[in-house]
This record gives sequence, structure tokens and C-alpha cells, in this order.
Amino acid sequence: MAPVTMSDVARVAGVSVMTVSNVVNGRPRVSAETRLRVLEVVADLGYEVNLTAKRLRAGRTGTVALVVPRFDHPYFGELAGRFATLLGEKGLHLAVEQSGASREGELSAVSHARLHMYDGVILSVVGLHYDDVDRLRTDLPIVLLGEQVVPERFDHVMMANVEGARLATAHLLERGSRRVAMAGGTPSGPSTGASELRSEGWRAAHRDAGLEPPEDLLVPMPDLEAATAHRVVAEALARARERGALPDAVFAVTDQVSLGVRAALHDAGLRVPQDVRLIGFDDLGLVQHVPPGLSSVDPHNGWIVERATDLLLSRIAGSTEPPQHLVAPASIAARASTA
Amino acid sequence: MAPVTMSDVARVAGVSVMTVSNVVNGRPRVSAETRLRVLEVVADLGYEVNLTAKRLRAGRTGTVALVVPRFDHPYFGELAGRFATLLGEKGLHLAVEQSGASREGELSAVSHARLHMYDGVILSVVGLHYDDVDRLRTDLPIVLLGEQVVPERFDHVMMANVEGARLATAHLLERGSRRVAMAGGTPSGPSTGASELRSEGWRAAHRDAGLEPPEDLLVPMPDLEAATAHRVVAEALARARERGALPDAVFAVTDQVSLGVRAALHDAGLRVPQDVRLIGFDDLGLVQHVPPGLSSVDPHNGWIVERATDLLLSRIAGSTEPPQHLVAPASIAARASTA
DNA sequence: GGCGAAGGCTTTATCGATATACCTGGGTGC
DNA sequence: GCACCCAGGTATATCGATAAAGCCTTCGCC
Repeated sequence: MAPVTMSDVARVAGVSVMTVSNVVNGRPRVSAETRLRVLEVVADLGYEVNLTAKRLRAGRTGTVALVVPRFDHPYFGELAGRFATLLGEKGLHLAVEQSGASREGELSAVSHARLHMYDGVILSVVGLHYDDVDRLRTDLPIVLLGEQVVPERFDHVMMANVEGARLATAHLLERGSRRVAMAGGTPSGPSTGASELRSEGWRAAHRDAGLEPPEDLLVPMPDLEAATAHRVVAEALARARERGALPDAVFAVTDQVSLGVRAALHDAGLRVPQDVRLIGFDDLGLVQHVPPGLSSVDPHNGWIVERATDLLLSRIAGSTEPPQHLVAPASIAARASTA
Repeated sequence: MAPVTMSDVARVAGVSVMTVSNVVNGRPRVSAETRLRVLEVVADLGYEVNLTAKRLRAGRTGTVALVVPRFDHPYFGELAGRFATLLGEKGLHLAVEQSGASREGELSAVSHARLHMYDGVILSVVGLHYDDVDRLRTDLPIVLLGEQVVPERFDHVMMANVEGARLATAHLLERGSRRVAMAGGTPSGPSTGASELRSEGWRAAHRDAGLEPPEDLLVPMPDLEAATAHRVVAEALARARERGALPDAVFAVTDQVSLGVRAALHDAGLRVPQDVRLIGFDDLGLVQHVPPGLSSVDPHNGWIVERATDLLLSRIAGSTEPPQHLVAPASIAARASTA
């Protein structure tokens, strides 16, 4: 029951621990005969290396961590899946940790990860402020994802928030929509998060089309859950209907929100796209299966994951290049909801 | 840049490493004065314990692993979120790893986890066969989740597959449906996975109602992705329409499949629930927002997570109780899709 | 005043694996 | 015949933290 160690194998095989290590790691300088005997004992006893010990000595585990705000958001699930696949090809393992989208959670997750369980960390920044991030020590390779403005000294990969939102809104305006609401939008202010940046894109598209951004069609939300969007948008629609001022299109700040909006529209008896066009952001795999097929902004997650992985791996390899700040391209995945 | 170790702190503070350890861990036998000085140096240098070393010595990291087949399935995302919350309350961290739903992937994930990076493992079994599981060494606490039959000697928590499927099908039959298709169902055979077990439940409900299970209404699928379901069901509907034998209800083996079925029904111009009733399995948070609101079997994930956590924690604490095999209750979450 | 106890700290051994230096016996070169 | 090389191993130190035991002082108490 007690774990089998190298010295157990060594004792049984009648050789030194070092020889066992050499055999197990396929190093030269061991006679074929000895090698065979050791391997036999290894199989017999069911020996496996203790990664913890190996790590302590070697300084690496072959595992990197991805810290996401929440496990139960499909967006992060998709992201994690991509990272796992890509890292797997490079011979590394991925462990995912949840930060809870709160400042404390992320701080604790990073400090925990920092504690050398992993060779590197990909941190999806949501709750942390500039100063918090700035305070992170960096004896561990870190790549940041997310929409916050972060200190220069970190590698950072982000989505094209403004541009993606601009494309989405323009897509709706081009198709003839004139009252384009933004679900999860926020009034002008400091550009600190996805919601603010995407609202900027929504404004830009209006101005590009020679229109004044209709600020009354911004529908702010306390969070970006589907359930919240469902509720908030239902209320907003009821009010708009009273005033006889229904929107003819909705740009949802995320696909999760888009899902809630879709549900609220359905409840209100409004058809998509005949009465209201709808487009989201993230291009989650599932939205194409939500009737009638929801359009979305494709943030090119594949690109993001590749770049972030490259950056992390080169840092792990010891690169001291100046930190990079990359922005992914964005494009429209047009489906029936904006036809 | 190089990580700060205890001996760095010790040197600067002019004490022994052991004293630093005692201060950091709040052990007695250190004068208030020394304690203060050490803490100052700790803050100055930004020292943090090296968990790897601690682990090697103490035999525990305070982190447990959850191994799931895929990161990008909402079901596992929800599950992971629940585990993280619950374990967090108990002072433990959760790291999630992906096995890739393949035999090799799960074996490698378990062997990797076994290698003492974690204090315990919750393994969601999908690709492994009985023999593979049986071959696992068990010097690390393991709790199994999932629908496979597993060796007695492991703790195991599973869903009420047969019963849940029976309830769902009965729910449809009670509402007057008479041609209840099963999307993702499989012909009678050895009960090795969720699909087989749930098909058994579908049969049982028919027999309970005095009906012969309509085996021609089983729609098998190569995998349980929404996209696959969308495609396969679309084809099945086309064939059924030709024969003039459309179903009047569908029980989908999972909510992912249910989503694909919903899309296929929409494409075929069939209304839910007027033309076809629809119910899934898993009660994912998102299905209530998919128009018109999809019914589902609630597998009581909260219960599963609590039991699994309890079992794991008590194993970690050293319990040698006989292994437990638990089955969660199941109930129907009725929504508009089966009204 | 002497002796045990307790406080405050340091030393030593250890977790499991591995890099490095070191040892031994038989060729090889010249 | 002597120095040197090399294959095949072994012995030692080390990664960072910690349990356990050891070593001085100082203090209390009979």
C-alpha cells in the first residue's frame, strides 16, 4: 500500500538508487543486463516516479496552470479545452483552477500557483485591478488573458473588443436595423472591462454610419449571466413596449447574455430575426444550435490560445524578450438570427 | 528574480531556517521579538512557501484533482464549479484536468495525478473499462464518478440513470405522447454506459405503461455532441417524414443532445411543444433559456458533489471503511418544452 | 543553593529523485 | 610498462521545508 520508491526498487534489484534512476530515465552507462533486471523489478513492484520529488530537484513539473474566473462558463470551458490540446501536443499537462472572478480569488489562485506547483500560469484577469496585477511577483512565467489594462511588464493577449463590437453593430446597421440595443452595455466611462470596451465599439459603429449612438438603448446588467440577462431584458422590453419604442436589433455583450436575450424575446412574443435581429459575442459552440441559430462575433480563440501558449512556453524556456501585448483579430459569424 | 527560500529569510534575519519555519507556521516557542523580525524580513523579501517541498515532506498539498473527460462540456463545467466551491469551504483547492474521454487519456491522467501532485482524485470515468480501473494502484485516495460499472474496492457515486430516464419517458407518456423517440439511445445490450442505461429506463417506462418499447424510435449517435445530434436527428426526421411516421416526443440522452434535437426540430419546422415534446437529461443551467425552455432530468449534482467530496475527504483523513457505491436521486425539471 | 522545568533557538535527519564526482577493472596507445 | 581512457557503477550532496531531538539560559520552588 505504501508507495513504492526508487530505493525499494534498488534494494530488490541489488543495485544503487542512482542506477535505477538511470534505467528509468533511459540514460546510458547501464549494461543491458542490469537494465533488464531493474525494469523487471520496476514492473513487479509497480514503481512510478514521484513527481513531487522530481520537481523539487529539477525545478519543473511539466504542468502549467490556467486560472479562469469560473468553471461553469462555457467560454472558459472551450478555452481550457483548446489549451489542453495544444499544450498536450507540446508534452505539457494543463491544470485548471478557478479564481471565483473576485479579487481575493484571483490573488489567492495566483499566489497558490506561484507556489511552484506549476511551471507557468495563464491567468484570465477579471477581478484584479491594475495595482493588484502590478504587485504580482514574477519568478514564475505568467501570461495574462482578458480585457483589463495590465502592466507593461507582463505578456498579455486580448480580444479585439472594440473592433468586434463595432463589426457586430455595423453588421446589424447594414442589414437595415435602426434601433440597435446593447444588452449588457454600459454608459461611457473609463474603459476597464469587456463591457465598457464593447460599448465603445457599439458607439463607434453608429458614428461611422453617421448616427448618434442611442444611449437610451443601452441595457446595463449587474452581471453577465444568462439568467440575469433573461430577467433584465424582459423588464426592459416591457418598458419599451409601453413607450412604443421597441428595438429592432440587439447586440449582446456576450453569448451568455445573448442566450438570455433570446429567451426574453421569445417570452415577449418577438420573433428572431423577423421582429428583432440578435447577435452575441464569443461564438460559443452552442449558440449555433439555439434556434434560429445565433450570430456572434468570433473572437478567434484559436489564435489567442496559440499566441498565449507560445508566449508562455518561450518564457518557460527562459526567454527575456520584452513583454508582448497582442490583440486577436475578430470577425462575424453570421447566422439566421441576423438574416 | 530567483525564488526566495526559507534559508534566504533565515540568513537576512540572522536566525536558523527552523525558526523561520516556526514563525511562518505560527508554532510556539519563538519570542515575540524574533517573530516580528522574521515576519518583517518575510514581507521585505516577499517570501512564500514552496508547496512542492512542503508536499514532499508532509505528504500533502491541500489540492485535489478532478479529472473530467472534457473541459468544454457544460456539464463538467457545472460539476467542477460545485466541487471547487465545496472544497474551498473545507480549505482545499481544486485543480481540474482533462482526460480526453479516451482510455489512454484517463490512464495517463490518473497515473499523472497518482504521482502525488495531489492529495486525492475525483475521476469521472468514461473511457476506461472495468479492467483498466481495476488495475489502478490505490495509494492515493480516489473517488469515481460516472456510469460505468467499477470494481468494488473503489468509492463510486453515480446518477440514477435508469430511474431518471424512466421518469422522463413516463413524464412524456403521461402528457399523452405516444411515439416517444430517444435521441442518443442504443439498442439493448450490455449496460456499460449512460446511453445504454438510459435506454433501459426508456424501455421500462413504456412497459410500465403497458406499451411495447418502439425500438425503431431509438436514434443512435456516434457521440453526444450537440452538432452531431443536430445532424443525425435532422436526417432521422427527414426519413420519418417520408414514411409519415414522425415522433410526437423526444427524450434526449443528455441536454447537449437535447440542444441539437431542438435545433433539428426547428429546422424541420416542427414546434416545441405543440408538435413535438422534448426533454433532456442533466438539467444544465442553460437549457432553461433555450426557447421555449427545455425540460430535463435533474440528476441532483449538488448531492453527487457533496457525497463525492465527503467520501474523498474521509479517505484522505485515513478512513478504511468499506468502499461505498452511491446512487443519486433524480427528478424532473418540467418546463415549457413538455407542457 | 541546587535541581527540574520551561522557554528559545539550533542541529540533524528526512521526504524521493538526480547531478556530479568518484571508483574499479580492463583495454589502448606509444 | 606506464599513463590514460572508458564502460559500468556507486557514493555524496542537494532541492526546500519540517519533525524530532538537543542545547543553553533563566526561573521557580522546596
